[in-house]
Amino acid sequence: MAATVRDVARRAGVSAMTVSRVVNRQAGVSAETRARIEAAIAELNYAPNKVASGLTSARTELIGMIVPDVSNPFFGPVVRGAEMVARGAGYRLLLCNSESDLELERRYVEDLVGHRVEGLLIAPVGDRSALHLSGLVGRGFPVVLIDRQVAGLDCDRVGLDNVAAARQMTAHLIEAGHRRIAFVADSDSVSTGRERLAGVRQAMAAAALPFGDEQIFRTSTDRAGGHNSGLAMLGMAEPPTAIFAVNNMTAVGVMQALRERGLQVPRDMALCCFDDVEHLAILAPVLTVIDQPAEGMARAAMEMLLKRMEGKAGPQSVAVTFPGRLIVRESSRFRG
Amino acid sequence: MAATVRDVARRAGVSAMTVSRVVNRQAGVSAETRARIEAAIAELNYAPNKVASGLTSARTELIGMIVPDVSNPFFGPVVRGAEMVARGAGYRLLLCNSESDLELERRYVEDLVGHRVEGLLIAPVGDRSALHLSGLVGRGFPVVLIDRQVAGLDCDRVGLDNVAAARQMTAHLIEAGHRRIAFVADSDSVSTGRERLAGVRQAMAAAALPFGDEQIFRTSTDRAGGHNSGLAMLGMAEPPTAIFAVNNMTAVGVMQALRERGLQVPRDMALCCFDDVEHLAILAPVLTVIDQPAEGMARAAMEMLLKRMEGKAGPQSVAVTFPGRLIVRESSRFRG
DNA sequence: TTGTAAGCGTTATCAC
DNA sequence: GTGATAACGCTTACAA
Repeated sequence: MAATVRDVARRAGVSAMTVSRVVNRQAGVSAETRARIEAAIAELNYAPNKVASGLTSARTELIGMIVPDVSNPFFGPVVRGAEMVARGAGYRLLLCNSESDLELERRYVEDLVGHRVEGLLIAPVGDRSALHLSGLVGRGFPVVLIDRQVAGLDCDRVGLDNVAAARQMTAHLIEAGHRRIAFVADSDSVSTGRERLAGVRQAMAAAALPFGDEQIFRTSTDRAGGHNSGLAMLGMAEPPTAIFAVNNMTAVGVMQALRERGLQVPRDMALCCFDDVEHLAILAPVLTVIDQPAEGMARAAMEMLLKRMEGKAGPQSVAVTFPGRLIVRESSRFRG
Repeated sequence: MAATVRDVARRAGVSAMTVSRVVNRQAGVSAETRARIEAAIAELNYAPNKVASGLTSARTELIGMIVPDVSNPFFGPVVRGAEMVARGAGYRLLLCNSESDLELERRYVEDLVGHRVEGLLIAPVGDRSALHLSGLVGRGFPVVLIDRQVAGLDCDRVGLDNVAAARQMTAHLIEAGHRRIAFVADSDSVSTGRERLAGVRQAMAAAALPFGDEQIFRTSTDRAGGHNSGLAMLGMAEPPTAIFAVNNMTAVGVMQALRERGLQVPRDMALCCFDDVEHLAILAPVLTVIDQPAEGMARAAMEMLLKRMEGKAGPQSVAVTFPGRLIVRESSRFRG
C-alpha cells in the first residue's frame, strides 16, 4: 500500500537506516546520497509512519489535553492557545472533554497513557482527580494543571489569582453600595470555586459585612445551576441586591432566572461574574466581570509542559499565577 | 518499565497470544485461564500499548479533526459534538486549528495521515483545500466535510442549507421595510459564503430590489474583516439601512464599527447574521440571527465518518443538509 | 482452547 | 558515511 523506508531504500540503492537518517535530518549522510534518497522519497510519495517510529523511539509527538468542555467560552481559547504552542514544537493535541465527570476523566487519562502521549495538560474535574493523576505524577509523567489545581497533588500548574480577583470584585460591589451580596459558588472540591469564595469572604469581612451560608449557593457550575441558584435567591426573605457568579455559565443561568421573574439588570438586581466573553463584551457590554487571560494561561501551561517533557524542568513543581482583571460595566450598579 | 503482554503472559503461565485475546475480549479462552490472566493484569498494572497495537492491527483508534478555530463559538460546539460521538465508538480526536491557513491545513492533513488516523473530519479552509484532500478521498481514505464543502470534491458532507437560510433572512429584512441592504461576505472560494450570498441575491431579485457589487463587502471572516466592512459601509454615499453579516465574527466587527461611529442597533442601523451565540442569546437577546444546529451537524458528520470507516457506507458520497432557523429579535427592526 | 512464528515500519546500536 | 541486526509491543495466520 503506502511506501515504507525499505521501499525508498531499495529505490535509492541504500539501506533503510540511511533513509531514516535523511528523513530525520540527521547528519552523517553525504550530499549525493541524500539527494538520491530525497528523489526516491518524492517519486514514491513516501510519508513516514509515525506509529512505527513512535513504537521504536518512544516519541509519539502527541500531547493529551483534557478539559471539561471545549464549547465553554473559557475553555475554547484555552484549547486554542495550547494547540498553537504544541504545534510550534511539533506536537499534536489529543483532545478530550471530561464533561466534569470524574469517571470519564479517569478513563480518558488511562486511554491517553495507552496512546503513549508524551505529556498531559488538564483542567481537572476537581480534587478527586488526584485519584487518577497522582500515580502519573508520582512516576514522573509530565502533567500540568490548568485553571484548577488539585488539593494534595504536587504538580506543575497555571491558574488565576482567584482569591485576589474575587476579593476585588466584591470590594467593588461594596463600594458601589451593595450590602447584601449573594455568591453562586462551585462545589468546595474545585479549587477555583473554593478560592473565589475565600476572596468574597475576605472582602465582606474587611468591610465588616455579614456573609453567612445562606448567601452562598452551591450548585453545578453550568447554566442549570445558575438558574436554580437565581430562583432560590429571589425566593429569600431578604433577597440580595447583587449576585456574584463563579463563572460565565452560572451567570447566564442567573440571568435567565431574573428574566423569568421579570427583573432587569441592573435596575432590579446587580450581576457580575468571572470570565469576560468576547462577543458579549462587544455586542452588549453590560456585565461587570473578572477577565481571565485564558489563551495566555494556556500558552504558558503548554510551554511549562513542553519544558517538563524535555526534562528541562527541575524536580520541584512550578506554579504560575496570572492576575484577573476587573472590568466594571453597568451591571454592577447599585440602585438603593 | 511498563509491563507488556509478555510480562503478563509469563506471570499467568500462558502465551502472549492468550493474553492478547483476553485484553481484546475475544472468545475462545477458558474461564479459568481468563481469570488467571486478569489477575496477572491487575497485579502488574498492565495497560496495553496502543501504539504497538496500532502498528500491527492498523487500527489506531484515532480520528483527525481540523477546524479553522475551536474558540470560535460556532466551531466549539462542533468539536464537542464530534468528540462525544467519537468517544462513544472508542475513538479519540486529534484536534487541529487550521487558522484558515491553507498551507497550515495541508501540513496538518499530511501529519494526521502520518499519525495514521483512521478518518478525517474537516471544516476546510475553502475550495483550494481540494489540493490536499482530493488525493486522500481519491484513494478511499474516509473523509467527511462539515460546514463547508469543497468545489469539485466528491466527498461525504454535512452542512446547512445556506441558500434558503440567507434568502429567508433577507426576505425578513425586506418585509420589515428595508430596501438598501448590505452583505458582509466571505471570499467566493468558501462554499458557505458563496451560498449565503446566492440566497441574498435570490431574495433581493424576488423583491425586484437592486443588489449590486457595491452592496457586497468581501473580507476575511473575522472581527477585523467585519470591522473594515462596517466602516466602509458607513462611508457610502447612500449607506444601507440593514447589514447582514455572513457569520458571528464579522457581525461583532460590524458592531464595533457602528459603536465607534456612535451608531446604535437598531435605532440607526439594523444588523443580523448567521450563528446564534448561546450566551448572547440569553444575556442580551438583541440580534436577529440564523441559528445553526452546530452540535447536531457535528454528530451527524461524525456518525457518517464512522460509517465510512467501517466500510458500511457505499461507493456514493452522501450529503446531509440541515435547515437554519431564523430567530427574529429587535436588531432587524426598520426605522424608516 | 492454546501456542508458535513471523512481521507491522521504524530506529538504536554497533560494526565496517 | 553507510549498513546489518535486533529490537519496540503487539497481532495475524496458522498449527497443535
